[in-house]
Amino acid sequence: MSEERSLNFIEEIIENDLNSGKYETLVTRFPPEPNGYLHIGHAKAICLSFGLTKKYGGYTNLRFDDTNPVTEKTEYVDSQQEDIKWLGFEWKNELYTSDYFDTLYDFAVKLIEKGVAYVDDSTADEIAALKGTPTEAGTNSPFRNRSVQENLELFSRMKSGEFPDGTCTLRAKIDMASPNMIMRDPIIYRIKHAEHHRTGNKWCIYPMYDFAHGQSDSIEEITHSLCTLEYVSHRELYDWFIAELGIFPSHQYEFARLNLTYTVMSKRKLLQLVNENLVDGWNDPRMPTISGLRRRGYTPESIREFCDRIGVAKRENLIELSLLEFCVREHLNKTANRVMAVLDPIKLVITNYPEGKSEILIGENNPEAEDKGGTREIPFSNELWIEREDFMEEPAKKWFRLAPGTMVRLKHAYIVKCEDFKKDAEGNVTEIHCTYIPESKSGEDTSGINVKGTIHWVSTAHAKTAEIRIYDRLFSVESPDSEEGDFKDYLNPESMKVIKEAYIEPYLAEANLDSRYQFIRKGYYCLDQDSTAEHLVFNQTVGLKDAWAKAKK
RNA sequence: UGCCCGAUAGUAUAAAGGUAGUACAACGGUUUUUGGUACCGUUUGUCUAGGUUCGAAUCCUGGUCGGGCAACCA
Repeated sequence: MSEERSLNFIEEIIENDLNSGKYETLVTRFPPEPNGYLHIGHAKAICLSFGLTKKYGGYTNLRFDDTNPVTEKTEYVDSQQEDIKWLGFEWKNELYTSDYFDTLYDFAVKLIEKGVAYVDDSTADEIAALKGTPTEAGTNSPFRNRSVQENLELFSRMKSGEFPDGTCTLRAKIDMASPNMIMRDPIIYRIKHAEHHRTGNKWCIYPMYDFAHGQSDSIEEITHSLCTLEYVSHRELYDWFIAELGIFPSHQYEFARLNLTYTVMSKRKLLQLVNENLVDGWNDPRMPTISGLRRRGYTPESIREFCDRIGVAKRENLIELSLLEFCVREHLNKTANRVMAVLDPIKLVITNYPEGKSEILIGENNPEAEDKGGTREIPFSNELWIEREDFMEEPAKKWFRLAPGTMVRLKHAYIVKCEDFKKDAEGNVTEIHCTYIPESKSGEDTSGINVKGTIHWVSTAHAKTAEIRIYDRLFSVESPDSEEGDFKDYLNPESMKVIKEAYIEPYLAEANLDSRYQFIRKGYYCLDQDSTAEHLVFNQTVGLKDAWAKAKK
């Protein structure tokens, strides 16, 4: 824990603020809008804001930024809470921007009284037209100089529902010529006769993001308000409202959002994939959502480790998926029990092992765990399933596995020698015949034989069947966002492969949704939610590194 | 064309004017009853041109490139 690690720029700011006595207690917040499921990009923000108060003391609030009733749903509130908890973080207070609607309304009245806010009857198009462009100043609205009294009255009537949607807005009176477009008399309240997921029909006017976020931070006395780079230009407004209102000076700091290769991260695009049934919902194991990663078999530890390793900076980035995969392999390698499963079976018959006989072998569950993960019983007999790819009629160079005349170790069992094999009319190998060496039993081997290859197997008489789903990257290009045309054109058609009937060792019958396994020589797997007692379904979280497959190329 | 960010190996991220380091990736090797893991090693980098300085990735100036900003979204 105490290893020397350099601080990121936000930690530097915080240490300075804490050391200088500017703040005694660090307070951060995570402020999602409940309009979708959380994804790995949110995980970065969560790990940052919650991680900081874990490191420096203080606390983090969870605040649902629910100022737009037409996009927000309780379903999303629930899923977002579940995902944050699953990631391993606890918030101090569960809050909603909608909790502050009364206060925010009073803030707006205060600005009107100060003469720095006015009701504008212009249409959306008119407001846009008068906004100017980045290179040309905007023009003042004809309603900009209404009296305080008139504004007060109009704003009150907006609140009481006298006007239909879109007829007028409340705007801050700042500077229509500001080089920062955000400062050109931003709209701070709009009329929306819509039911809110929490306040119901109490309100028909709702504050805009800019008029809600900073003030909410201030109300909660958030010391360091962290958000992504696209809000940089909003900071000037954030500070302006706090100054005009004379409220607690929260400060906003921006960092670069996470981009990951071979996927998309925007909620809008993820929603499209869901709505167009291009994936199996928000928690499809190929989705970069927290719930998707969870279903895929990722662990909270591995995601936190990933967020730790990618760092925090202000530079745009595109992180390689291989780092995420490394993190989950690293964690699962230490924690997942090893088991045997044959995904593409071919029969192996041991001709000198008595037919009908079976014995129970003892297998170590995890050589990487401190206690070796305990042991389990594995039934063995004269007929086994092995992986089709573990036999080659004409062996390649440096082939360690089965071929006519070669010997391999059956994991946890005996050394066998390939004596013969059978083919069908099409020339496909259908059966492999071996003899075993009785004195080579795992753990009590006195044969003196050393073999290079060890393969996994399952006894045909004892095997259970399972469906296995193997996933690959969702998109076939590194950055679907920056390709020409529609991002959906770049979906990887082979992102999911289903093996209807694989053979697994009987031990796996006790798998539950929380267990993670390493299928020896294959990868890491977990039970899918679609699984039933009669029909087991496993998801591949990530494959093992495969130096042999690489060497073949 | 305005304003605001940013630029360090393939990808990220450090070095607070003083040895350009770490991780992932790639490549090679050792160990191995997983062609896994572990361990060892190799390749590859300061956008550019000036300036300040004994000394610049770092400070200054110009340029180049990338990103953001003109929703009654957040």
